[in-house]
Amino acid sequence: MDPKNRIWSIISQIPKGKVISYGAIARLAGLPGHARYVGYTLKQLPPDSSLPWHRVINSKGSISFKIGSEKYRAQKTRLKNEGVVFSGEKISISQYGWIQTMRSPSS
DNA sequence: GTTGTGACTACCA
DNA sequence: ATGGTAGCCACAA
Repeated sequence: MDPKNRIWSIISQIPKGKVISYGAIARLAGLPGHARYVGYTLKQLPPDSSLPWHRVINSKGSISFKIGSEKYRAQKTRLKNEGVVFSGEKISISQYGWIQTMRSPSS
């Protein structure tokens, strides 16, 4: 199976109302270190795709688009529609289903 | 082959 | 906490 399909498959399995990071997807797809490839793959998605691409965010817990851009707002709106809670521009940690990639939350 | 770019991450000051 | 920097890797010109 193509890496692309694995990526799409994983994204399609993200539970509603949860989010995951690019790096985590890459790892789950068996492609550690290919976070950017995940982003590149999503970029090629047709706008009418049923894939929940909006549940994919970066390791900082925020949307990777430029703040205020059309895409940024579109993604944020979709997430909010699913009940994802935002703390400013970032997403609450409680929304992270499978994420294990983050820096130590300690301190 | 080389260069530039990006829906990324991890360090370090 | 925040910003800069350096790895990272696939892809397009």
